[in-house]
Amino acid sequence: MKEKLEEIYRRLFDYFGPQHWWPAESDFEVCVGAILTQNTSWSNVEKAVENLKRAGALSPDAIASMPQDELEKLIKPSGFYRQKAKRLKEFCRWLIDTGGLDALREMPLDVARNRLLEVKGIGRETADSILLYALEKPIFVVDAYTYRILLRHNIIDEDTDYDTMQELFMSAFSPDVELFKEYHALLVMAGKNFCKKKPLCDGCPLKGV
DNA sequence: TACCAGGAGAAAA
DNA sequence: TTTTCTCATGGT
Repeated sequence: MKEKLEEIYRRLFDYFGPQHWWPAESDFEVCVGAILTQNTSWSNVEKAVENLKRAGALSPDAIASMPQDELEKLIKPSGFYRQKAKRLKEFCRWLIDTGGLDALREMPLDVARNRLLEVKGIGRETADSILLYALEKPIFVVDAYTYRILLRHNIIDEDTDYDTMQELFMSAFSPDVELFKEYHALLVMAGKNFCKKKPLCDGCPLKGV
């Protein structure tokens, strides 16, 4: 198992090169992007984030104090805009009460994770994305691409859940923030370019794994 | 036109 | 407890 996951990483890294994720200008922007990208293409998230920047609203205080209908208009391109506006406001209020990202960063990984998961609208993938990319904590982010790629290469069966997949990676590698960042980013690249629902296995760097 | 995208929570069974 | 439904814009 360990060898297989190492082989996949090596092949993806050789093919795509380093990704240097997450694409954002600040830790807080990572959090906003993580919520907005829920079941949504990244290009739509970029439009919403750009709207927030132009409005000078890319801060916890601005989002927490903004009328919800105004926030909805700004993030509309990212889809699910009514529930995402609620989730953003909920997260920002919570973040302010908690003492900001720096306070969260001081907490042990499992404590910070459980705190995040208590916030409505923050599920496992969103929490782990924030922990890894905004707080630099060594946790592996699993997503739909991870599932699809592992399934396609017969590493898991179709009813494997999030925690099991995460544990596969976490037990195969020693905790390494940079490795976990790159690996997840590379899996997304592989998923976008090759292992879609209609897979383009032609030319896929993972062919034969 | 139908399908899909870097999920999560509530409702139903 | 597990499965199903809902949320919604924009690109292909």
